[in-house]
Amino acid sequence: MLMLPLSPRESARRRLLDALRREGPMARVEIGQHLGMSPASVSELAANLLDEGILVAEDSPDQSPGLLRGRPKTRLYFAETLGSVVGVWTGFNRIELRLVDSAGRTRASRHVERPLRNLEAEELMDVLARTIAAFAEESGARDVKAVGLACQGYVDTRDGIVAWSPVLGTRDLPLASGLGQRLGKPVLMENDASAMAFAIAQRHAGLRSGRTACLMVGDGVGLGFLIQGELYRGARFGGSEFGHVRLRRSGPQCRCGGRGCIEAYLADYALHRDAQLIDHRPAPTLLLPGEEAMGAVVEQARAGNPALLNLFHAAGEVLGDAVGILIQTLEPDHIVICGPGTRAMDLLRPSFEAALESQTIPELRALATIHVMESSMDLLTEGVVMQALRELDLDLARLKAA
Amino acid sequence: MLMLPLSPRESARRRLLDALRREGPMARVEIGQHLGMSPASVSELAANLLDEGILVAEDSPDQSPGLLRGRPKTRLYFAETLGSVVGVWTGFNRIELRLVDSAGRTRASRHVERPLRNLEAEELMDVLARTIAAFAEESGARDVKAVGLACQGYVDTRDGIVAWSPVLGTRDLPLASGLGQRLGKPVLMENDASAMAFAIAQRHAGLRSGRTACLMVGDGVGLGFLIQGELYRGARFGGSEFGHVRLRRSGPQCRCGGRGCIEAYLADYALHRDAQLIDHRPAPTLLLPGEEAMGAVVEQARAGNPALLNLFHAAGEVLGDAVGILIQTLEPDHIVICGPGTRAMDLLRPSFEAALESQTIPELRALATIHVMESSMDLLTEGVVMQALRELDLDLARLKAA
DNA sequence: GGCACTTTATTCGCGGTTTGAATAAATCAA
DNA sequence: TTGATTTATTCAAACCGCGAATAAAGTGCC
Repeated sequence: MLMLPLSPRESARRRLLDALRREGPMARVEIGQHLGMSPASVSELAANLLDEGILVAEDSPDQSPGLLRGRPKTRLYFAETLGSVVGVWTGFNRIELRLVDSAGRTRASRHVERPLRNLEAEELMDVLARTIAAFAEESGARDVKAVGLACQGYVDTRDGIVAWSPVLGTRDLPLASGLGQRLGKPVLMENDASAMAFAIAQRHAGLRSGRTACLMVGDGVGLGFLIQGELYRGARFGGSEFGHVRLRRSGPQCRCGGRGCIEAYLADYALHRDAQLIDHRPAPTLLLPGEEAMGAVVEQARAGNPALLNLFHAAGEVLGDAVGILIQTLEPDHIVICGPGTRAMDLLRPSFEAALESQTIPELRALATIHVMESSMDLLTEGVVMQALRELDLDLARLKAA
Repeated sequence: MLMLPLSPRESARRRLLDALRREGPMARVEIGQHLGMSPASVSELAANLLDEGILVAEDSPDQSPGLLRGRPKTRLYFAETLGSVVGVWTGFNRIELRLVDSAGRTRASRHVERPLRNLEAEELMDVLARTIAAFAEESGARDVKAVGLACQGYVDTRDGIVAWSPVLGTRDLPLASGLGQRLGKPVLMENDASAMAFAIAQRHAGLRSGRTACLMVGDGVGLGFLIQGELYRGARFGGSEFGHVRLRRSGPQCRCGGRGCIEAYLADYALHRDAQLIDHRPAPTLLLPGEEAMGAVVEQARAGNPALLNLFHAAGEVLGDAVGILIQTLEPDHIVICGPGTRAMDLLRPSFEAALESQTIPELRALATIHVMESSMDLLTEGVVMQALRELDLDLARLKAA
């Protein structure tokens, strides 16, 4: 992914197209009010986008039920002919797929159960490429322009390299170029928590101003950090795998090889593993438990099983510590706790709040509003697809310019 | 402190003045090369600044010893008539003061030994105001335009309020307005670690690109975070008191009231206190040990005292964990460890490196280069004074515009 | 001194961008 | 048909940075 700084024009253009994807077709006035731009500027930008065939103007004006005085609005929408983008998330034993058109509307989505762990690099990329191609085929996608891929781990978004991922066996895998060659299309990569953060912020206007830290708890624990609605990019990777911050020196085993990582308490695999151990069952491998298995653990705990309650108590404490660290380091305006892990928020909350209180002063804690969202995992593909669409927009603009 | 976004012009102007303060008088060509601006733009900007009386052009051209072909450069420098700024740092029992002219050159500096802890809010502000006024007086400052004040703790830079500081007895102290009234001048506030980070980045060009996390270890442990050379601003406070991140649930007592904070291992007061306890001396209060006392502790450890070595070992481990958290959360390009605490870096290093290695994967660790700098505390006043000067520049520009 | 040469600084005009104000367009209501 | 009303476009002005041409200010050599 190219990462040049955007010219003023490009950034205005991006804001316009973002708004149109989020809100659906809008008239020029509405866009202007929405973005705080003068009608003249919107008109100018829109004229370009219409010229380029990216947008189309409504021919039959809107018949909205309000009062109908004045010249009617002509709404602008995305051209249908611009092709589509596939968004992919590679989980542990599951691949999520989504096909969207250039307007950002989902045309098809599905998931495939397929364990990816322990595959050789080449085989992995073959499987992924075949799965993506088959999905596009069966969804009747005419013209797939790009693929966006979100995955856990340390993802170098610029070069499309996965430095390490719990899902993959190998290190430093050039996944974007490997898939790109196989599919004949550009592949853009993103850390999965970053993709989730972006998708959530697209849906909640309030999270697009100031600083938003999005903590995704599920298969693992990831962090996506947004400043003014844009993903914070570190030196090389996007959202770091915050889950591998070690909070307890001699805590439980983590799948990264370390001990006492945030993940090793909070992630599904960790909770499930420790629950099994309580029942004196053989410790399972690190493969991910399904939603049913996790639901069963949560239900037993809610029923009052004291050993399980302890487990969630410890996990809540770790979550509180983690949020405390985020608050003290980033001072965000918003903290979003999301992902499947929120299913047990009721069990986590008491120790979560106690831990958070005990490590931050009230003034600091009051800074950030904490949102708990049961965001489903298919938001992930939405986030990465949105990012891919924006890159395509930019490419188109630069193509025209040259 | 007003925090409006800068117009393109204002930002160019700021870059020019920054460069001139850092590098001293420069000719227009040199400024252009330095900042990557066209000669035309520099000429235009310079003309404005000369008009406004902020800069002055050299009348007798430079006689540098190189080859003297071509039209000689006329260097630009700051007008002497623009007044000065006082920078202040309030430590535990020490006040650092610095008087600089508008060119950023230090005209006078001194420090006053004066315990500030346990003073009532009004008395504290009286003492500070008197100290500052006396310093300005005795330094022969003609025209002090503003005061920049750095202090430990949670400092709201926008409103000039100290939410909490280990130095102060009270909470939510409106220090900027209180001092401002007493002195009749605007007072700008900054967290001390932020001020240090800014000062260090002004001196090291490499730290001004990308992301730089500056960890200051001394009286306490603070964090200043820079993105492209500009201080990262959180929701309300500048650099957070990162030292109060709790790393060990049942660790030693911290002066914030908690336990196991980073500070409670690494700060001078903590190391000194624990060293005293080893010698079975009564546990001292939390007042800060002087440099001699700390030097003695370090010397004893270097001489091989095993209990003291353990102390530094534990502190190094905490430092490693802290840097690990920074790397995994912010993914900075540079990490600077600075402040008086670096005096014992040789003792900290083995456990520091081991802890860092054990909690980050190599790819991630390789991202950030770690610099250890024995930055003296009087850089603090330099940092806050620089920030104050920039605000004054901006005010002047906006005054002219209106 | 005068002329060539070299380097620095300024000026000028252009292209790109945003905006307020004026204008045009499209519709409804009476 | 006319007027009212709202939407969209056009136009002139301002701004910003820049390349190119030009002016300025010296040195060095004859």
